Amino acid sequence: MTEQWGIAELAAEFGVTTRTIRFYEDKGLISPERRGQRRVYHPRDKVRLQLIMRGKRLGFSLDEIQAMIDLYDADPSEVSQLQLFLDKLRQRKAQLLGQRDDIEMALDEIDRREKQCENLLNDKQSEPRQPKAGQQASG
DNA sequence: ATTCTTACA
DNA sequence: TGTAAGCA
Repeated sequence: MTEQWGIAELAAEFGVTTRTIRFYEDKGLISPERRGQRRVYHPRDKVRLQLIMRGKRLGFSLDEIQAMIDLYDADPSEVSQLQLFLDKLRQRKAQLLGQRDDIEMALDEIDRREKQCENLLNDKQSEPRQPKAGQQASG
């Protein structure tokens, strides 16, 4: 059958371990068929895995991904699904933009401190024994 | 050989 | 998520 697979096949296809797939199931993101103890995955499970991987790439939490998947599963029109996704995308974008600003500010300050340290070091190397006036008696 | 559950890192 | 134990 080309419409149902074992956990090993699915793991290989998505480039994850079987542990990861079971982990997502534990979190409620997927619910494969059960034949006795064995898990049997269908096309809809692949779709979910695809959604999970995409969400992970974009930096969404498993909880957020689950929320989106639940809608994908519930609303056939896919409207609410797209609406939530769009909302999440905007939130994520804003978050990333904010982080980028923080990183740029940190890098700018690092540049300033770096130069400051270099100058201080050069000064100390130029005039070895003349730090401050009032304590150069030790000699 | 593989998968499954459970538990710990 | 990785790793490992003990089953089926």
